[in-house]
Amino acid sequence: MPIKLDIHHDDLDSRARDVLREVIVQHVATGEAISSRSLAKCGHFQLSPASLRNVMADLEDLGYLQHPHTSSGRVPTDRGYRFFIDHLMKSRSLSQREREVIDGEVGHANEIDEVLQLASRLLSRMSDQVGIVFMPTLLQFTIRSMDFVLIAESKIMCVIVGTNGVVVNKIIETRQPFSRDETQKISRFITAEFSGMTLDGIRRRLIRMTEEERASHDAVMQKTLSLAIEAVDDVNAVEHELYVEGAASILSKPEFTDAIAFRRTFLALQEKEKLVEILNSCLSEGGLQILVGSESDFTQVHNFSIVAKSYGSHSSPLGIVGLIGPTRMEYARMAPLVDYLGLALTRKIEEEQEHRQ
Amino acid sequence: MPIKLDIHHDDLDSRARDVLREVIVQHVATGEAISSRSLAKCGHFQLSPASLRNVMADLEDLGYLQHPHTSSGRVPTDRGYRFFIDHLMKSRSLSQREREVIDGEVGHANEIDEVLQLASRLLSRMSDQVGIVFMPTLLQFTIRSMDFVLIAESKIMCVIVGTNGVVVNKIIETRQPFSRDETQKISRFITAEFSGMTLDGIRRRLIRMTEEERASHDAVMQKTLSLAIEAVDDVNAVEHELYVEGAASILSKPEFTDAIAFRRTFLALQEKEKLVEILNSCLSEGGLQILVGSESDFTQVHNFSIVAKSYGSHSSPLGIVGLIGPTRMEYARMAPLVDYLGLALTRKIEEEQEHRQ
DNA sequence: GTTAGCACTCACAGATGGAGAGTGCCAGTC
DNA sequence: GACTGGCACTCTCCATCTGTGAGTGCTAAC
Repeated sequence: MPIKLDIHHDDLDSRARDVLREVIVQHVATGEAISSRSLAKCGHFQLSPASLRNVMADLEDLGYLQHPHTSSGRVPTDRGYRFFIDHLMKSRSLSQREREVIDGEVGHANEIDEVLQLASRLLSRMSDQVGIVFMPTLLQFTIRSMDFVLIAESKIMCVIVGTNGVVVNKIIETRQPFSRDETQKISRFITAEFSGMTLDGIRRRLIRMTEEERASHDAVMQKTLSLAIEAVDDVNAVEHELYVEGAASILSKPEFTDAIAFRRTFLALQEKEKLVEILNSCLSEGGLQILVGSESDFTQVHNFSIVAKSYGSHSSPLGIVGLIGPTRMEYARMAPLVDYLGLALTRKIEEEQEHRQ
Repeated sequence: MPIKLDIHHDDLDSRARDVLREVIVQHVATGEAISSRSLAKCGHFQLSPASLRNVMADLEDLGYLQHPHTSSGRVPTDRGYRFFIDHLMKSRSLSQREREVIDGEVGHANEIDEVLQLASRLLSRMSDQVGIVFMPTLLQFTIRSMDFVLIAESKIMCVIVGTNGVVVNKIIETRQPFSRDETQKISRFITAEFSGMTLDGIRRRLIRMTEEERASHDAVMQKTLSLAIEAVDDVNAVEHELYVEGAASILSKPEFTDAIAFRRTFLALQEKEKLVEILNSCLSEGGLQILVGSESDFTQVHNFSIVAKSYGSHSSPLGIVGLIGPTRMEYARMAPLVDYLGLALTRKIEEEQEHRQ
């Protein structure tokens, strides 16, 4: 029996589509395999179970459904979900209430870290899935100011404010001692000199200046430059920020009552590098993306989907917001949720930016 | 059959003690209920299983052991563990290697947040339990400096350095706009004026000064004072910091392969208020403390123990470091581990302090 | 094209039954 | 009097069996 895997979706007539949609909707709602009989009973079809069985058998041949075992109902495959998401899903847009909650929470926070952490929590709570928010490294980041605060004689906190409102701070250990007067002067000088440039650009320019300065024996300037270089390097060394919240929520999903499955999933979520890799690849795509099951090679765990959206300006997105949950999730609700949260974050960041001009 | 529950531990003769100790040691090692036969086989006793059964039956009457069911070996009760910890345990001190690891990691970190987070991770890793580090609010905290960094016109980051090396920073939204020159001047003024005082004291003095100043119409001074008050209030509003790391490690404990038990435990760990409450009560005690099972009323989950120790100066401890794991844990190893980590943190903080003088 | 009917398959839940591990107790030994 | 061997008893655990219910696939009739 040759299975036609290269079949185009046009081959699905409207009845087959309706059946596929209904199977997915029911399966998402109940978690059970769907039988011909329960389809017939739902009322959408004026057909007997037997006829529906035929349609379902066709859908199975096409790879959209599958049989856990001979005498069991059908369950969607990843391919089935994919088709559903691309062609059948009717996104249920957010309620006024939900929007207000998101706007309120996002508007409320201050520092960028806070916003991101809050967003991931919010997402996890509203979706009852695992919420993730990701912000990659900061090399392309243009700065508005760079201040140095004396913590101890040779320990200085560097506070960098980006033109996009991001605030990063990092404590650095210096070789030479500094006084409060010095750090304040350096703050003014560096901010005046480098504001508007990217960290990358600043770094290059600093190195050039250091070389030029070497001859001059201007001790103050040399001290200033070496401090600034240290600061930029240290900030760059800060890895991406990744917030993963609500791992506990997958506990309540029936597919993970099995302790071993759960354990594996949980550990996979800990393994942040992989996650970062996947999210990074989403970053370049832009827009709302849904990765179903095995489409993302999320380690070891194949029955997971990722719904993700980039936030920040269109041209250069700042990061990714999204959620991870079992393949069997309510995409129609998750998609608009993630989408809206992405927009809210973008808006928040733009506001900050204007506020600063 | 009257059960004597008010029996003093002196009533345990040396043989009974040996048996109790061996039961606990074996049970901790294997997780199984311990039979008379396996005790006899271990070689510590020149007794037959039958005799050991008699001893064990006595220990059961006294409430130190219990029977899961008629035909099963014995398992220690909380009371049994308590007795073990207080009178029988031979702490196994840390190896040179372990000390080095702790000293290295703790010495390496910079900011206090970093140190604490790191400590909780380290603890979790070394103990294979859940590591917790807790730092309560900062009211009694004497400061060394207080700096203000301009983030945007009416948004300022306040960086407070404590005499104990703790660095806290907080972004505040101000009513009036500030310039970088202003914030730098204010930093110098406030630091000069208030260094060495507690946040609480600073707050009171600021309020007094504001009242005195009201008449003078000194706009600059009024602006300065109101900014400082806002900063102090905001920093105070920062809740306790609580780091909980390694929740995944309880996954590997055999007592939690059961999904429901695991779920309950996991959720209990999320419930941070309760944890904070327990830790706060440990704080006042000082020294190394072990709470066995139901001794701490850790929500819903009774088969958990907490090993905790305060760190920071003797007179006014800064916080609590500790671990949470199943009652059936290797107390003899956990106790010195937590103890040493507490010492290391204390030492680190004292170093910082000296470094600043 | 649709449907009713029937044989077939498979998972699931409950019942059964034997093996193994332990205990408690009693009677005998040193 | 303390210790031990022996034995009956209990309880868990595991594997096996069986019946039931849900579901399918196929075929023949409408």
